[in-house]
Amino acid sequence: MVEFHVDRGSGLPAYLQLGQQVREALRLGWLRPGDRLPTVRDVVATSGVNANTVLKAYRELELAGLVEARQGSGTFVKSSLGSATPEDLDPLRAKLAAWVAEARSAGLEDEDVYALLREVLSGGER
Amino acid sequence: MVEFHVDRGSGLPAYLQLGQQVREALRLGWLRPGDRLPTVRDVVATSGVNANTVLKAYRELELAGLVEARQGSGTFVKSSLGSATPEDLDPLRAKLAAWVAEARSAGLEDEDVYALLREVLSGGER
DNA sequence: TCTATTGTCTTAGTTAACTAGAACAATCTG
DNA sequence: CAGATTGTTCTAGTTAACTAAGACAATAGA
Repeated sequence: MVEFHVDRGSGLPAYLQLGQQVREALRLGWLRPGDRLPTVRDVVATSGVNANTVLKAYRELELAGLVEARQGSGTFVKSSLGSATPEDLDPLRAKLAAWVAEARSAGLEDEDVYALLREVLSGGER
Repeated sequence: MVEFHVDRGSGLPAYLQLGQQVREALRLGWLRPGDRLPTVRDVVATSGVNANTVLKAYRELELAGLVEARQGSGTFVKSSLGSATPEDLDPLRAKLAAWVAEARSAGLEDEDVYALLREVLSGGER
């Protein structure tokens, strides 16, 4: 079961935060096809956002073909995201963890790490 | 000189995008103390956002102590961000680029890479 | 001093995000 | 079947983000 946590005042709309967290869970394999998402009322109770906001997030995921809502029973993962298998992912995660450890010992903060990755991924363009 | 590019419809407010881009440029050393930011009117002309929105972004950066606005001459970088020196940064960037190349050849998309980094940085917690 | 440049402020209005509370509809479970 | 659970819809309202256009104020440079 996925746990949502909505950061009020981060500037990012709540329904986008919810959608991102589902997509991220799909990419990392935490959610797989057939899994059930928390009910709308669950999310309302745990995250404090309104039911309409949760519904908006779920509806966008449904429009993207990622989940399927079944009235009376819940919202279920329909399709996966990300092209990597866990077998590919695990060694890459280990290598990345080693690099992160090195970066941190060089004094880099998390934000520095993110900035560096964005730079590398975008090909160093400005 | 930094070039801003505001993505309308990304959900993230424009003034936050501007602020993030300045902070990122500071972390990567693209902006250094003494450098001048684009003028408010420049940003208006190139990015299409309103002057008040640019002003809001610059004012937040000023409140954070990162820049200093001088009426009549411009807005200047006051302080730097990030604790790493370029000498530390360069080898780390090279290693990260190698890892990214490996990840991509394993079929990972950019979003997969971001998700993996977030997971590693947060310590694997759920 | 004069002029252009730059940051700043004011006022007014629009739009999207979000809240609030209630009700309805389909499904599952006992 | 009966009751609980779940997704869904509705109406109304609030708030923050953003737009628009103009004017003012301080500084730099000729």
